[in-house]
Amino acid sequence: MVNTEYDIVASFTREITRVNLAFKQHIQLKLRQNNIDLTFEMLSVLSCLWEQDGINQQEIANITVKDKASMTYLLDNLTKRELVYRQEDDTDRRNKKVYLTSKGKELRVQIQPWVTEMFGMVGNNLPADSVKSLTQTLEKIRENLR
Amino acid sequence: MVNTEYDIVASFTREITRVNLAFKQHIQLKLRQNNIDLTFEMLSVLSCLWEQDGINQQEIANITVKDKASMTYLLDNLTKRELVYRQEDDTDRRNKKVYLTSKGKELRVQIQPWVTEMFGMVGNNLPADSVKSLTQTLEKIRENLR
DNA sequence: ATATAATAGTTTGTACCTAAACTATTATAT
DNA sequence: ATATAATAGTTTAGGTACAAACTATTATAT
Repeated sequence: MVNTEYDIVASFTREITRVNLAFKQHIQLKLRQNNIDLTFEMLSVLSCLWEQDGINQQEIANITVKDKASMTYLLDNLTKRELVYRQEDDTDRRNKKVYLTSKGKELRVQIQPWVTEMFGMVGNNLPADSVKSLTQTLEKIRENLR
Repeated sequence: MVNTEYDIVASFTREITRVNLAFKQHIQLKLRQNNIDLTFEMLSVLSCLWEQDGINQQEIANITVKDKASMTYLLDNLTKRELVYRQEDDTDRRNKKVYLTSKGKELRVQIQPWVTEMFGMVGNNLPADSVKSLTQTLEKIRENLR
């Protein structure tokens, strides 16, 4: 069987997609099992705010690797669920800062352990630091693509 | 600055998403610049057929890491563009085999070089075999998540 | 000072994702 | 043989992605 560079990279792109999907499905299963009406994407915005409450929409978009149009939509959905609210920035009225409601803060207690658990599973049976070096290699690859 | 396991894995998940996005954007730019009315996802189905014409929808879904409902949608779109057609399998009428039209075959000449070029960029300035071992590590991580 | 550029966010249109319920067909068990 | 399970594909509904055009606001250049 021939194993050309083309095939190697093709498998690589597929495997990236699969790992991405695995994270998503793992979390969505937890959410479904606990009857929590949230998607993976909404959760990634919430996680972001659990770390830094009150940042603006563009900052959330950068951190969560989404574009600002999606952010408008996602925040509308989170607002409907009364988990966040927007507030215009007085010092720069282009910005809208996003804050967690008390309901949004409370969810952290229930959900973050699942994320922590999932993240903990990642490094099993792998050499120490291998996730870190993996990430660095991925960064280089992304550089190569520009 | 603290660098907990949580943070390390969080960066990892983000970097995966970014690399995925980089592939997508690279290709979509090429398509746009050449006025080709195709999305990244449609192209991944086409690529699959360029390798193996006449496989069924579920097989395409497995290879392209999509689910069968998306496949129905994508193939409808490709059929509208007259690039593929479906044909019921006589030996098992549950299956629909998918074939390239001549137009779908011709596109390969124009598009595949762009993919090959992009795939070639991936390994730049990286040790030989590092993409391969990267893929293997990703496979292990995916195993860990089940 | 004022034209121009840059930035944040929204809207729109097209496309994609995915769980769940569904139809049709084939495989398996007893 | 026949009930049951498994499989392939479609449909539906709610949600997401993203380019392009848009408004509002702030920054920059001359």
